[in-house]
Amino acid sequence: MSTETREADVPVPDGHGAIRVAQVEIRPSEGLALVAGRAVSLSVRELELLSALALRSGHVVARDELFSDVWGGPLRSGDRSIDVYVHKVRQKLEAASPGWSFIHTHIGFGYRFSPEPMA
Amino acid sequence: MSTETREADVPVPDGHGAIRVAQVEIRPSEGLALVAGRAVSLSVRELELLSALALRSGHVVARDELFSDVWGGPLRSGDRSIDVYVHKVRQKLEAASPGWSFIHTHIGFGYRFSPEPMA
DNA sequence: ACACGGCGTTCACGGCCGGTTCACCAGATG
DNA sequence: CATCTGGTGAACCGGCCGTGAACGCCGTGT
Repeated sequence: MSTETREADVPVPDGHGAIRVAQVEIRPSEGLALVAGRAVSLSVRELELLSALALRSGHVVARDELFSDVWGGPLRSGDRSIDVYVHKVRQKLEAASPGWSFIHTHIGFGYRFSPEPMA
Repeated sequence: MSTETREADVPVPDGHGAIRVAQVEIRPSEGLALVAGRAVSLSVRELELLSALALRSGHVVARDELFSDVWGGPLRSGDRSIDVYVHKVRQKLEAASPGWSFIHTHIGFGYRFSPEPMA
């Protein structure tokens, strides 16, 4: 079985429930993420958000889909929680791996996780 | 190219029951730990706690798991023994190696042992 | 027997963190 | 230009944890 790479990066389940994409490793069961070898401490929500995005690495995840994945309910209009948390996670990831961007905005659609060097 | 995970430090059993992680060496049989060459004397509980954490260096150990490892029973709600002992061990380790932090808190999860320079 | 000191536990107070919401701004849209 | 969507800093509150101190237990020395 050759896990060939047709997408730039594909999430890799490693048998311990961890998610690996490029230089990012996420261990949901431990509340821990590793970026470029550095431990990034994330809160529960932050980690759930990152996991939801990373599991669909390379694909755009709609805002309402993302919300129901992480918060477990329908997205009420006016709720900005997603924006705030995307911002928090971006900050921490980019702090751990300067010069790289991880979460990309697709206006009107949602967000896409994909580690890329900054423009 | 082996995509191995770069774990900062891995505990090393050395055949004498001692545990080594980076600049820390733990000798359970002697009730003694060496940090950056300095001897740190620890009580029985303190040493068991440190060992339990160091054996899983780099991984987050859940509070209840930690408690059952060291105290040998289920963690009763309201019991703060863990917090107190983490504090004691932190004090001693950081006193022996200023500018370094060893035990990291992951709120809602537990603690992670990993020698890192202070932020 | 008594005093002392180390150890483990428990208590109480306060600080800091995490989750939510609000307010304001910038860029995109039409 | 008028409007909408998302970026970002900050206030607010409740809960988790850090931390100093008191308490009781037990072994030791006098």
